[in-house]
Amino acid sequence: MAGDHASGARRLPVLLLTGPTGAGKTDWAVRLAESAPVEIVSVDSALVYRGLDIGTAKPSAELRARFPHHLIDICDAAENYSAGRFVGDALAAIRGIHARRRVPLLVGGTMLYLRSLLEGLAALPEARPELRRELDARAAALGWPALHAELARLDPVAAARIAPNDAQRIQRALEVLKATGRPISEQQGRTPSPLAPYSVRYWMLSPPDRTVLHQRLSWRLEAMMAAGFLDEVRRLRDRGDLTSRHSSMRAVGYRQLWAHLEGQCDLPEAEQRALAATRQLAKRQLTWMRGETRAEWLDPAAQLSWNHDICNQLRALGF
RNA sequence: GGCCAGGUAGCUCAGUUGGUAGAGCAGCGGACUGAAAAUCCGCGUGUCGGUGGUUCGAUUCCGCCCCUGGCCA
Repeated sequence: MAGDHASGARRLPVLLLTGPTGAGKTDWAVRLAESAPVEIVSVDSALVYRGLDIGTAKPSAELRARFPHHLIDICDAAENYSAGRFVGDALAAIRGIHARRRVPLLVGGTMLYLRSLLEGLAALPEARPELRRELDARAAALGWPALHAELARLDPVAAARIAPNDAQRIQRALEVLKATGRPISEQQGRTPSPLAPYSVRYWMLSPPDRTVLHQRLSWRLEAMMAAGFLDEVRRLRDRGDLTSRHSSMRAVGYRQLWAHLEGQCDLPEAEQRALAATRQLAKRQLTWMRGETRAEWLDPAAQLSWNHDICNQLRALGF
């Protein structure tokens, strides 16, 4: 990062750390925060929701009191947070941290959010609940393949890259078409990187062996259950305004325990499904990461030397 | 001990009137532009309990053995 100059001024550093769920990102970030002037910015679509604590492995209040974390507990569980909001919120957090003469450390595994920050998002409208309701109703009657066929007439380019059963993307494409009168495929070109003004360092952390990760995920779920995960979900359900369709309640673990509370399966079954869903999440995150050329893989055994390197480099930059 | 029902993929099971087998889930690979911890696409990974027999050929038919349930003793 040293030596990066833009019109004579040194570009401010932004650090990114990602990895599959359960890889130990939070621990690495907090340890760095102990010895370097960094502030942590969460890149996580589930940590944004208040009341989702145990099942999201949210850093404790105590930890957050000692080390400032951003973009955690910023949203009610009945709201739907989004990639678009994330980009705006993350950039605001980054500017605030720099203004305090500190260094932003973005940590998390929501790869769409990270990519949106690195590559930018097209200027598309945000979700329109009334349009989505209308499309849901039509899909219930006709099936998504019929709506896909309709999309193929109106926006053949988008339809060609969306599968006939991919409800979410078909819905989004039709929503954007209705909202703007123009095909989504026309509006999704390359966008400038919101991080272009900064000097970015990007790392990925993962156990080298998938079975090691699976073992950790299994232990972690057991610990969550022992810590009262089921009661947490019951409390959220008892609010009365949340449903299994809210994105907060579709989060890994919450969805499966919710189904159990609805009587759809017994608790051991729900736990088993929750664990499988967690493994599948980690697998999808790793698929993103394998294709990422801008980041360096970290050696999980080299935490101390990474920590020292970053401290030294930041010191050299005057932090 | 006797009788009955089973033993097929990691799990739950289907199937082959004899030509070495297939679903769901799990797993693995991939896609991914305001729901992304979401949504979707692709891939069957196997001494068909063991052993002997009949047969050109047995996972399938027959004998014996082992294992798991259930019933009777």
